[in-house]
Amino acid sequence: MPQLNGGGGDDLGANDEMISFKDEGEQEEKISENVSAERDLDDVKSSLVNESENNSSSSDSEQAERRPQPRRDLDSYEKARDYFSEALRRQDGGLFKSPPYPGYPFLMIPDLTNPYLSNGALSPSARTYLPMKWPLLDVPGTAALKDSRSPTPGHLSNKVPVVQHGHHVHPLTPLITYSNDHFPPGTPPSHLSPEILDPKTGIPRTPHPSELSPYYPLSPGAVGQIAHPLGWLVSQQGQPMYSIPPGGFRHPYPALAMNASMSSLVSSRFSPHMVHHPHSLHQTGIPHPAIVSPAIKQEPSGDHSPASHSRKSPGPMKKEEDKKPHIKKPLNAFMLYMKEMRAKVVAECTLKESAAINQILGRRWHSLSREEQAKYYELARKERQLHSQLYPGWSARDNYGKRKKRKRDNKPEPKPEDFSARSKKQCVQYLPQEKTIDSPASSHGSMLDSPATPSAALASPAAPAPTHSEQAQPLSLTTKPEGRSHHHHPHFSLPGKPPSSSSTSSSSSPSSSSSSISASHAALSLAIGTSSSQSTPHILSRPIPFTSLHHSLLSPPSPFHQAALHSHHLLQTQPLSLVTKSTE
DNA sequence: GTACCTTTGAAGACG
DNA sequence: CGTCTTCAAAGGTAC
Repeated sequence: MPQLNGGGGDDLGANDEMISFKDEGEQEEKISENVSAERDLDDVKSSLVNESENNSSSSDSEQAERRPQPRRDLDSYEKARDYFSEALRRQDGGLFKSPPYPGYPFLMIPDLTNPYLSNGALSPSARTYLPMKWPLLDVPGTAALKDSRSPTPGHLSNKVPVVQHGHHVHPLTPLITYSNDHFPPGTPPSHLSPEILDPKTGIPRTPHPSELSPYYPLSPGAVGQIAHPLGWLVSQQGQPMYSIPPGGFRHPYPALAMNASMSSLVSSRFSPHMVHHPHSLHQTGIPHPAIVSPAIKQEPSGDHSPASHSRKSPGPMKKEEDKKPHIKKPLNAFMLYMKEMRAKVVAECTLKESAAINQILGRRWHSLSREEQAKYYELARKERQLHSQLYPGWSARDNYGKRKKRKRDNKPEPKPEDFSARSKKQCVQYLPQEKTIDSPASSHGSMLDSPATPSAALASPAAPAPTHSEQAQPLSLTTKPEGRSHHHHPHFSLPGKPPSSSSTSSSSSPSSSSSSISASHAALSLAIGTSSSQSTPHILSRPIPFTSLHHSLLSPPSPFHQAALHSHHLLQTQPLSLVTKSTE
């Protein structure tokens, strides 16, 4: 993680970025030429579609655009999502505004799989769209506490109609359901407590987070699946971020010691049974929830990247596996963002290659406003927190060596041509549109902007200067020459968004989704009790006083801190407003 | 069938 | 303490 040390390295970071971007720059610049104004991807979408694969979507997309149908195809899903995003966007700004989200008619509900368990994946295809309203947001903080039975407006009662069909998860549900593989998609847990069933529909429903006790104390029985804030996001992907694995969820996490806030998180991610079942002890005797039986552990072959498992040897290693189930690392802010946005980008660009998509996502990430990024940082932070709670003994090191080493480090300078070239073909045209690029500033990284405090960011409404300087970035797919250099230089990784610049409403596309996230996030915050909403309203849209940041920071370790630091440095070193490729 | 590619961020490892 | 490495997701591509 980026260290606070940023001090010395700011410039370097900039350089680094600069370098890498240089390569891109050429292409990007070209692209930018074509497009001067920032457009929504959506707008461009149609063109894009036509361009490449012209999936059916071109026309469909438009039509479907605002009218998501409960279909299973990704497309429709996307549409629904967009729709949702739109709705959220309108309300954007206030995470806690608690406006009713009128319209997100259909949400896709992902399978419940434990994101952290490699095996957890269910069939990716198993997605469900359920009609529903945006749950968390409409609930005022206090309201949240109300029992489901409490009188709630009729419409509200259905707010979270969701779900608990075996594979259905509340949209808000867990971004991360730390579930195990035991939950057969089609099979609702027998022990699903009645309480969760929706009285009206009879369908198992997830207690609204708000319904959970103050922040959802993990009461056995009572705890249902609380929607994870990002849950809905994830769902889009088709891959359940946190869906219940095909085996059904049987591992409860009783042993977990959690505070109220944690419980809320946990609850959100775990299906009731999880919580309820007493015997969560692993074979090893470790009372760790994460423990997954070997069988369970096996990731469904297709579902996950082969790499992660490739390493495991089938036979002999069993014992080890038993002992050490593969617990995945918690997703960081960017990963969360990727999960959410990938589908969208794919749809827009028609690119299929993840590498290319990721490049775009990286760009977009940089273009996100602080607030937007803050949401993800905050979520990531919570995820980590939850993860640590769930898997107290887990260490990132445990996963070391599980994946094959990558060679890239050694690889000769990558030429922007290869992979990127291909990608470009498909996306280049529209890339510019995605984010119009004005300056490569983005290279500096989102971190700069990253909200000093997530909470702060959240709290702050659209913030005075949403800044979207980054928007202008070119989305070119070119690879960076130094590829992973940033890795080596943590401080470089702070892209630092120029704090400012342009402004705006958050970038078109990202914002939309992010807004939704924010909502979810807000919900999460509520659930957890984080004061994010309360946090200082005044968040720096731009210059972030370092000291201020500290005050505002919820938790010390948060990335925001770092971000703040970095930004601080950047501010001093560079002109924030117009960061172009970093110049020293 | 699997490693690679690509992104950012987090955390461990190492000097 | 600073730097470097590994892994997290994802899915087409290449071997």
